Order: sequence, then C-alpha cells, then structure tokens
Amino acid sequence: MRRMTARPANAHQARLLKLLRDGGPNSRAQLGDQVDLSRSKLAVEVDRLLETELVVADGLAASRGGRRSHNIRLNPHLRFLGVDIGATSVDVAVTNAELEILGHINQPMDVREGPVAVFEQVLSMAAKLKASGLAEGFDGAGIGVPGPVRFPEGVPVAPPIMPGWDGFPVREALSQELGCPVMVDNDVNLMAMGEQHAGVARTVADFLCVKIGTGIGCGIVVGGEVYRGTTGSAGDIGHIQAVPDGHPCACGNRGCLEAHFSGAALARDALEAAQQNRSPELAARLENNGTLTAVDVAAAAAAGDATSLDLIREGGNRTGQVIAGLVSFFNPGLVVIGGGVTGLGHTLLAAIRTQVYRQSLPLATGNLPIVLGELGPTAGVIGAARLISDHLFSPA
Amino acid sequence: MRRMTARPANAHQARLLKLLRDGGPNSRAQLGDQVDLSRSKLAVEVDRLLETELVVADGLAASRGGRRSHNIRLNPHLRFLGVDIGATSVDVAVTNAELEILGHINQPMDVREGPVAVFEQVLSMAAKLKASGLAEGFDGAGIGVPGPVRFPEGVPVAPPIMPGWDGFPVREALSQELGCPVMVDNDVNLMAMGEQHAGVARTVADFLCVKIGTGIGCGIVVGGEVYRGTTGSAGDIGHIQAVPDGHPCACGNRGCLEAHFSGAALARDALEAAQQNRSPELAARLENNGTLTAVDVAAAAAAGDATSLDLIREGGNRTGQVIAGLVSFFNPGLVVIGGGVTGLGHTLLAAIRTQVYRQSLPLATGNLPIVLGELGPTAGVIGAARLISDHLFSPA
DNA sequence: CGCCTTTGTCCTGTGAGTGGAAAAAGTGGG
DNA sequence: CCCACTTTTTCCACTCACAGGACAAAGGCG
Repeated sequence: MRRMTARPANAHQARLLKLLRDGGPNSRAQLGDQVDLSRSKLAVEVDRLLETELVVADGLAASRGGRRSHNIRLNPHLRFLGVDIGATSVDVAVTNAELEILGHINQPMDVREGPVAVFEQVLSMAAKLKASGLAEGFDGAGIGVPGPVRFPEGVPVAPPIMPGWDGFPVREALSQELGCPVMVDNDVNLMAMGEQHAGVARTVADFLCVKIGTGIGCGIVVGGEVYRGTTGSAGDIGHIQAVPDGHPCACGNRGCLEAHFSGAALARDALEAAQQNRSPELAARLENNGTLTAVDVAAAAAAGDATSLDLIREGGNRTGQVIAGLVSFFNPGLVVIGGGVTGLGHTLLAAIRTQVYRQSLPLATGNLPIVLGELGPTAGVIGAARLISDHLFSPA
Repeated sequence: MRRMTARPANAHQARLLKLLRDGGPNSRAQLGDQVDLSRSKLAVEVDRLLETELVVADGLAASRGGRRSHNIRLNPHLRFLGVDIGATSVDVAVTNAELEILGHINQPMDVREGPVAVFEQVLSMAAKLKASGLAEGFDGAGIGVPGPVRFPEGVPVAPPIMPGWDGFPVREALSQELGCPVMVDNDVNLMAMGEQHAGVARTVADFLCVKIGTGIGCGIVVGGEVYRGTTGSAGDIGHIQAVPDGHPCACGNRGCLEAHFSGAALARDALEAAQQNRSPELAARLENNGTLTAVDVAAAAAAGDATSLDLIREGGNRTGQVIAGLVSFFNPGLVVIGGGVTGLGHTLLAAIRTQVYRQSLPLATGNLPIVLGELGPTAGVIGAARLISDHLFSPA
C-alpha cells in the first residue's frame, strides 16, 4: 500500500482527526456533538478528509432513535512506529492510527554502543514487525531516548548516559531510513504522554510522571502539554541532591538521587548486601545468575527478604523526599510512578507516599493521588506513537 | 470622568490593546507591522476601539519618509490600581493604562489583623492617591496576597500566614468597594508578572521568580504565562525541606527552607547572635532599636560585620540548594531573586549562584542567568496592574 | 402503514477579511 | 516653487468561510 502523506489542511480537520484517534470510530453526528461546527461545515471537512484517505467510511452506526448514520474512522491501514530506547533495552511497537498496539517487541541492548549500532537493531526489529504482517510500511515514527533532546531538531544534547549520541541527528537519520516523518523526545516525556493518552492521567491537565529505571527522570505536563524546559532538560531530577554528602555520582557531585536510588544503584546495593551476607535470598540469586538487578531485588522482596525490603523502603524514602519538594513547587493534580522498578510495587509506592504526604503542605497533597503507571512497558511506545500522531494530525 | 467599561470585542482588538499597553503610543502603520492584518481590517478595528474610547487619537507620529501618520494611544484617563499585600506591609499604586506608576504608597501593616482591617487601610490608601489628583476613579484593580489563591474566584485558600483570610471573598469584596473589576493572585506571581512586564524577564518565556521576604515563594512562568498549579499553591517552596532534621517550622515539619532562611528566620538568628555577643554590630543595633530585622542584618553586613555576612551566606547556600533542585527540574531560562531581602544584595546572590552552578547539571545551568529583580518594591504593584489589564484587555 | 426522530445534503444569505486602486499627505531635489 | 517619489489612509469590489434553514433520506415505533 502507498503510505499516507496527507496532513490536515486546517485546525478543524486536525481536531477531527484527534477526536477519531482518541475516541475511535464515530458518526458524523457524534463528531458534530463534540466540535461546535455547523453540520454543513462538518460535512465538508469530513468529505475532504475522506478524499485524503486519512479517514474512511466504516459502515453504519447504531441508531440513536432515527436514521442510522454512517461511521467514520481513521484509515485502518495507517501505521505508526513507537520506539522507546532505554539504557539497557529497546522497545519497538506498531500501532494503528488509534494508537492501539498491534505488535510489540522488547530486546536487551546497551545505549552506550552508540547510535549506529542501536539504530541497526531498531530497524531490524521494525523489519521483523513488518515481516509478521502487521504493517507494510510506517506513516510516522516516534522515538524516545534516555536523555535530554533539543526537541525541535530531534537531536540529543549532552546525554550523560549516552556517550556518542551527543548531537547525532536522530530525527534526520531515522526519517531517512524509515522513509516517514519522525519525532524524537526524551523517554520520560513519552511515558508521560503514554499515561496521558491511555493510562492513569487521562483526565488530568497538570501532572508529574516519575520514571525510575536505570536512571531517574520526571515528565512534566502543564495544561495537557509536555513541558520540556529551555534547553530540553526539564525533568532531569536524577541529579537533585537527596542526601547531603551522600554517595558519589557519575555527574561529579555527591548525594544525587540517582546515586542513591535507581535501577543501577539498587543493583549495586543488592550486590553489596549479597556479598556481605546480609541477605541469603540475594546471595542465592547472585550465585545463580552471576549478577544482580532490580528484578532480583523485587523478587527477593516479594519472597519476604528483609534486606531487599529495606533497600526498597530506603530508596522510596529518598525518592519521596525529592518528589515532596517537587509537589510543593509544582502542585500537580497527579503523580505517576513508572519505569523498570514498578516491579517493586506497593512497598515502593507506600514509602514514596509517606514521605510526600508528610513533607508537603496539605493544600498541595490534599487531593493528590500518587499512583503507579497503568501501562507498564507499553507507556513509552504508546507515548511515542502519540507524539508522532500529534505532529501528523496538526495542520502542516 | 465616567469610568471605562468597554472591553475588546474580539481577539484582534485585544491584541491591539496589549500592543499599545506594552509599546506605548503607536501609529496605525506601526501597529500594522506587528499584527498581520490587512490595512483595511486594521483600520476597522482601530475605529471601533476609538468609538469605545478605550484608545484615543494622539497627534501625528514622526514621518517615516512619507505621509505622517496619526498616533493612537490608550486612553490617558484610564487608571489601574495595583495592591500588593505583604506579610508586614502594603503597597498601593496607581498606574495609567500603559502600566506606568503614577503614584505609589507603602505602609507597614500586619496581615494577621485580618481582611477587614487590611482592606480598610488599602481603601484609605487608594483614597489618598485619588485625593492627590492622580485618579478620579479606577478602571480595574489587581491585588496580591501573601498566600495561595483559588485564582478563578479570587479567594485565598488555607493561607498559613494569613489566619482569618481563608475563604474570604477578596475579589468580590474589593470589587464592590472600588466599583471596578478586580483580580486576585498570589503576591509572588504578581512579582513575576511585574518583572516580566517591565523588569529583567521581558524576553524570557520560562523563568522562576524567587521572592524572599517574610516567607519564601516562587513564581513560575511557563511559556509566558504564570503557572498556578492544580489548587493554586504552585511555587510554595518555603516548606521544601532544606535541612534534614533542621529547625522546627510553623508548618509542623522540621528543616523547611523558610525556617532556615527568610526575613523572619534571619531576624531570629540575628537576635540570637546579638544576645550571644557574637556580633557587636548587631548588638549595638538591638540596643538602639529594641528589635532586629533583615534590614539590620543587611546594614551590618554592609558595614563588614562577619556574623551577618555568615548568616547571609549560610542562608544563600540553603536557598541555592533548593533552587538548584528546582533548576534541574524546571530548566528555566532565567532565575530572578527578589523580595525584601534583596537588600542583602550581592553576598546573597553570590551564595545562591555558587550552589546552583555547582549542584545542577551544565546543560541546565550553562546559559542560566541568576539575577536580582530590577523593580524592587514596585514589581508587585506593576504585576498587579498587569494582571487586571490582561483581564480587561481580553475579549469579554 | 403513518408519524416521529435523526441524519445527511443542498442552497442561499451574511459577514469577515483580502488586496488593489486611488486619494491624501508628506519628503527632498532641481 | 514644482515635481517625482514614499508612505499612510481610505474606499471598494471580490472571495471565502460558515451558519442555518429547507428538504430529502432512512430508520424506529405504535
């Protein structure tokens, strides 16, 4: 199939496309209820969208008491590629225009191998998804990288954990390879967009999305829009000082949150505990696997290992302390916790909640839910698809 | 004179009014250069504005090489009232429609006397400004209060340092008394708007404005707009923990920034230093005045008093530490320091800068100016005038 | 089968806005 | 002082988007 290249010609069409994306198939009449346009105008715009083949007719809708209306839906052949590059693994997924995941692959990988090697892998994963018949091509791709991005250009800037990526024209290169429009963003921002689109943050205008993986970052949503800061590094909370004169951090300071709690820090602490024989559970796992990761700590904690539980609680406290400060400052309507360590589950969440509710003022915490992300590993790829669809469903 | 009641009829008129407010008198042609409207359309809208008397003709403009154009300006009889209620004093000022201060009064006062007493004083100050011939009446008033505000209703919510104000219908009441539209906001937000309108932040879209007075607060500007948070308490950074297990704070926690550095904390520490004879300079001032305030510390520091300098440096360090966290999180393009303690001047600023530049990552601090506010005590009232003018110069 | 409701199409009127032409009001040089 | 050139302002005709009503189509329901 020929790939779609059309874009909405005006704000009305853009609005309609987003309604169809977020609400699925809809009749003209239902659309009319949502957009405050005259029926004639609406009909004209829908007809034009049909001409572009961005939307197609889709049979009859259920009757609402009178004549049945014809349904309209986004072209079911549209395909978006969502790519979420983490520090230690890549997620690649195909979605339809409604951002439903049709196929999803996850593979371990190390970003430090550099952009060329990583893209090779991403492209082969995309090819595998194509080969399985899910897509004949892609109409757009969103891609998340674990570091700050100069958003308009789609280029990573000074990413601490991604040596070799600084200034690499990710957007440009991938657009070339895939032959479709590409948008690049920080992985944390994409997670926030994912949870906003299909997860717990659907109805909240201002919220924070804290991702605890190999590092720690925070997506900031203001008025429904991701806020990226002046240089694209907003939300980089991993290097906020959590412990005065604490552990040394790769950034050169001491006591950074990330140095005290993150996937990497947790693995390090777990290893130490195992070697010092403070936790038989962890020691056994070390014996078995040769290494320890956050997953081992989660499993050990689930098995009741006291040391692991302590590690999680301690980390949750630190994180909660930092989040408490952010809550006072930002006064969000919701805080979402996500990322690799969500496996730590309720123990972690309880520790965070305790700190936040204790340290922030009641006015800010009074009605503040602090919850785990709903989408798990799919948040990033859904957010990536959302990113590119927002772009493509805007007037050119 | 009859007060103006007209409002712009559409977005174009609103745009024009704001251009005239921010750029002063302008010719039709100059306006045309800025608004991307056809000459005919522009002429129509200007004529309508002239009819409403919101703008008036104002003689001929300088020639730009051809026919001289007629100048247009906002009605010079328009008057806004800017009120900035602090914890210990009130500022009231009259501005014209271009937000230039025509008269400004400051009087000591204690917010804790409650809204009724404070308003009595504000109204008498406003009356005094009227009596001096600066205004015959007010076309709008902006008012800042030192605590969180439910913005749409203009009502303080759970203000910690303003007992008796919780839920008091400030907007409603003042509007009644003054007979003009009123908008209410947090004093820190108004300071941010003031610096944005006429101060150091004129060209920056995203910035923080930290006000250190009796308490500590932070105005947050995102994309040129003040961000107020879900419940209106955004920027309430005084109760972020700055020192683990530090001084007890009125809020019930320990180690809050405000408990370690603020006008009140500084006065307390100075008193202690004087009584313990650690500072002859401060002791002498205590002897003279019977009390000590931040002003005394500033004066003593200026005179070279080592203890006072230490207090300021210590406080600046604490504040800088918190700001460093906010900078990492928010990645602003500018940080403005203002409020009562700006008298502490460069010593304070240097301490803050040191902490921020040391603790935040280079990407966020690389091009980040940290400066003192330019407007001093007028920032609040200018911001207040700006608030109400933004409201009145928007389509009804 | 007839009446009612809802949906979709058509058509015309209106008002906003554009862009060109021309008039008005300057400047500056010969 | 006159003339060529510029800029500003007004005027006017034309376009275009859009609303909203009339009407046809299609279905539900008694």
